[in-house]
Amino acid sequence: MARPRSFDPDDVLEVAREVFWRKGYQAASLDEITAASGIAKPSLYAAFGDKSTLFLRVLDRYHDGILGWAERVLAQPGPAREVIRQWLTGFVPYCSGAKGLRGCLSINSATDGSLDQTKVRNNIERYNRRLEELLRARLRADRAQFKKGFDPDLTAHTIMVVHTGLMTLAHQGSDAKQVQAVIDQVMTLLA
Amino acid sequence: MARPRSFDPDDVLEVAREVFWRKGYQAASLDEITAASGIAKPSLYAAFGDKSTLFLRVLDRYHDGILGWAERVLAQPGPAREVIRQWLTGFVPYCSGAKGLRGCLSINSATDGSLDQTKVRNNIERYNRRLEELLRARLRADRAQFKKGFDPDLTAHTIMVVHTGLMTLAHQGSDAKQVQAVIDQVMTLLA
DNA sequence: TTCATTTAATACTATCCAGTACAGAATGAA
DNA sequence: TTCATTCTGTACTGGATAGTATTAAATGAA
Repeated sequence: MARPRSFDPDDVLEVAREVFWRKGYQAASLDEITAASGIAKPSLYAAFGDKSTLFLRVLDRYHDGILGWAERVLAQPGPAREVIRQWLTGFVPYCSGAKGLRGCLSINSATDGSLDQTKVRNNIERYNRRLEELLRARLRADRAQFKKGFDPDLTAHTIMVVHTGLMTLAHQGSDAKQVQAVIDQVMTLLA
Repeated sequence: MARPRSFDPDDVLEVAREVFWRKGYQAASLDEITAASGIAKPSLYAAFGDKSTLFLRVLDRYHDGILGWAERVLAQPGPAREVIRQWLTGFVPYCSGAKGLRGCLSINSATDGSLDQTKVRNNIERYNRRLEELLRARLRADRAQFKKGFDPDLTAHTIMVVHTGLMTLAHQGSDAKQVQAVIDQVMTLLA
């Protein structure tokens, strides 16, 4: 009963994610996003609202993707150390070499001073909390496998710190083997 | 023989650093910097050139400050582990609580996609290289104190990763005690 | 076919901001 | 005092860009 949409919103969100990721929130222009996605600005506004709302949608999708994958990997059977090593190792292609240069969309947004907006900050904080919670739960579950005095909560946080550091330093172009070596060294803390 | 400058360039660089740090390169407007420093735009341009040149000056000063302090701390006598722990601990006030919310100017700039400019990237890379080199040299010097198989180069890099992670996560407001606990746990790798 | 409704495309507005032209003020030298 | 020189302040220009008004097009229902 009305004119149908001529584009797939998911496609546009994917294009938008690439532009936001590459340029950052500020420097990403809506003109660039509309040009790359092939739709016109009024369509973009009708479908997603203004720039910051669009960005929140993109960021949500990004977070959901990573969290979903983390849940799957960390739910696998086996020693916590090996499962977590596998999870961290999965990031190596994304935090080394040419592909790593763009870093992590979430971290890039968190360090962007222009994004003081409460919604973005809350979004990122919740994402980090959830990720850390997954690690903590896995470490607690396997507590018996570790030395006396092992602190699963602290260790989960340390892993988050290392993960964040790796994704941040990726901007300057990291070597995959070195990244893997750091992961392996940190995994020795899980003993 | 000519009209003298009515402002101290160092004061202006300090004001500019605050604005760049708080807002990010893009979002920091020269109008804000001139307003906060009390000088007019033509004076700013005459003294420092355009926005990106000014930013490079600010970034250089920032890096020099941190490197100078790292050199002093790491040159102290004593076991490498304790000296490095002291160095990392020195960052705690800057990566926790309200003061930590702004993160690290260098990291914030590195994750800003709009700053693909070669000069900024080179600047940051050199800073990171120098910092890591200081750690590596100290660990190599104390090599004898560590277990067989200890890898000073890898460990220096791991410490850089942890340092970067802590300064990045500071944006979401970290607890000083937890930061200290992470540092202490990571220092157990130096054995 | 006709109409109500939603989408699409063009073109516009308003705003913000980096960078500058220009005129006036402050200094030391002659 | 006079002049050359450098700095300062106001006010401007040009360009980029977020967001929108308006008109045309596409659809299903009556």
